[in-house]
Amino acid sequence: MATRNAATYKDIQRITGLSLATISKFYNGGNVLAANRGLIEAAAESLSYRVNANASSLRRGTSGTVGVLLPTLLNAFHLLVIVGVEKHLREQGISVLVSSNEGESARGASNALDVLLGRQVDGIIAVPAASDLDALARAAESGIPVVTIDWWEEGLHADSVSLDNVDAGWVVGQHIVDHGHQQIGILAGDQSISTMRERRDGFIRALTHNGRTITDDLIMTGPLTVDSGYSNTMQLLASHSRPTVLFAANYDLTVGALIAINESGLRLGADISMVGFDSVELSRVTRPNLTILAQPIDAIAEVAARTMKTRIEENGQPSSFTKERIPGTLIVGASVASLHE
Amino acid sequence: MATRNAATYKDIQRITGLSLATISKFYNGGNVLAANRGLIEAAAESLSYRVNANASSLRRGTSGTVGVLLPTLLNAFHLLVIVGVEKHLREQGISVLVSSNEGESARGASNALDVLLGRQVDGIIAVPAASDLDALARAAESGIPVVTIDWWEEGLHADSVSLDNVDAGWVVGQHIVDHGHQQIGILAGDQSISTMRERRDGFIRALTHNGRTITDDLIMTGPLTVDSGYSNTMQLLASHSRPTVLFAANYDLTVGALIAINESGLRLGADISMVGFDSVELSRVTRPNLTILAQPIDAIAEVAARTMKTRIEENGQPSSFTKERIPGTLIVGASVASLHE
DNA sequence: CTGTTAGCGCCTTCAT
DNA sequence: ATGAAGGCGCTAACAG
Repeated sequence: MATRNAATYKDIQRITGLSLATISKFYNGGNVLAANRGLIEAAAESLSYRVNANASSLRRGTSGTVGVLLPTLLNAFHLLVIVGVEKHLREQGISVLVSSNEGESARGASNALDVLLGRQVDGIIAVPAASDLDALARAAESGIPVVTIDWWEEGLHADSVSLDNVDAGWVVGQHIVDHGHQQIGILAGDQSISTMRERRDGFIRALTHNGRTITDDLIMTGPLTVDSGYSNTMQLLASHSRPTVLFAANYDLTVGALIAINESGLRLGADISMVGFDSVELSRVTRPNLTILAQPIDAIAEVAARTMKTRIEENGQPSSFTKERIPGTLIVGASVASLHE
Repeated sequence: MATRNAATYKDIQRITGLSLATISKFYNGGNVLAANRGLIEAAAESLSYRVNANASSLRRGTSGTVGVLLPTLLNAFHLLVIVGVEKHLREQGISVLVSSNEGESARGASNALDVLLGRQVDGIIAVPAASDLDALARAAESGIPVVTIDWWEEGLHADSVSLDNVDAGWVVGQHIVDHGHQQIGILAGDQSISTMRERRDGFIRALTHNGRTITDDLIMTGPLTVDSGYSNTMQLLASHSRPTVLFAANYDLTVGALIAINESGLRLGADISMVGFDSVELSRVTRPNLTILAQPIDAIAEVAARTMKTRIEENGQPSSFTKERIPGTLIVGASVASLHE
């Protein structure tokens, strides 16, 4: 059997004798006689008919599609959020088109964002990627709703939803202080990203609030990669003022730190204490269990989806943008030794 | 500024004075005078024009879009493959629409697959999900190309690409035998999934080939979840004929097994040996490093993308389907004790 | 409640 | 090399 051409209203019309308008009304919630509804349903069933969303989009001028812009460097957290967003949007009848910039040649005429816009997405959900910022800003200013997940950028015409990073940093700092640590290090990551600045700020604020100080040589920065986390940790461990505990403020940094600790032959929660980020699974697999700050993945996804839906329905340039901050959860393992008594 | 309506050929026509046909040719590789090319480019630039992919799809009858069908239970491996597929397809000018069945009410008129088909995807890439099988089979038979990743189903009109599971099982079995183990257990997972049957078969074949036997009570089956891996492992550890080594044949089972081992206070690679699956990061984070069978994620993604592209271009019911099997890699840590001497 | 009509933006003959 | 015209499948007035 050759590739069968999809059925159209015309085919249903041929079978039922009804007009195209009536059939359209049937599919769009208009008033149609019960008898005719039955006819259409039967015809559609026999043809395995499905409304052509492209044609519908063209006519309506809106596609019922949202684009997700992925960064080059992504981790499991981002992917889970995307899946969550898709789930919540699908419940609203909105589909998700995914596009990343990975392997993009800078010269390539069409970047990921252009692809999405060309497909007439009704909105864009963007995950961190500094390189997309300019194009994203232009799109946002032209009136298409943009929601950023996990980051925000001053001046960008977009809503953002993410973990309450300042609070998360604070909670971790407090936890560490409560265990009596004095020499405290942090893998703070890339400080050009709002997310990482906020986590660091909350953390340091908790320390100073409790009378602790943290010297600059114990605040390690660098890219958000496993390698960077590894080398930062190695450096801290070899440091003259070696900390008794360290906080890895991102998933990749956490993995890197754990590897460094393992390779150094140090016992987690005994020779060196640590708090990690993001990976619930990791925290249960290490010995002893790693204490981590876990993100509310589904809540973030849900809020992002809802925000996007609202913006699409408003259909006008909003006067202000929201910054939703959702609290995280400290999952306490046994990787932070108590130095009391 | 209100939501600006996107520019169209008409706008370019107004500026350049050229006909719609010429403009279309410009965008579709036809012959256009250099002077006119310049005019169009300038106009497009000033309007930030982008071809409306929906209108184009409608007219052409092909959308340049591939749908990805996600299962309810997914893990990091699946997501990484999807991202890889997107990357390779984008290089071919094909976009990726994602749809999952998570949170789907069975009564819901439109399942994930219908959504994709309604959007006129040119093909479907499906990741395991027994529940979609019927609908998928119907779609495949109606002529739309289907490529399954990580699994295959007898009789389904689809190509498949995945790890060489039999070989993977064999390699792990051989590794274990080489270390002198006699009492060997396996978390074989859901045996209704081809993937898991193949891994088990290859594994057992390696054992018997080397004169080992494995009794049924050491072959644990169950759903592909962390919980199942955990309870299976607990059961094995409590067993009368407790194995000296176990093989977790999937990512989630691996995580579950590690947690069970940790909670039991056993030392990995000393009190109990183990080989896991999939997670390169996990393997580096455990103490000692976990020996795992790693999948060639990018190769799988690339082959899947290429296969899909080929099928779309063929545009006809193929007479036979391919089963691509890509070899994995055993990453050797120190979680398998040597029982020799 | 149903039908007629006129496009949405683009591509594709067919002329010129 | 360019232009004129028709239509992809659907929806939104507007009549009836």
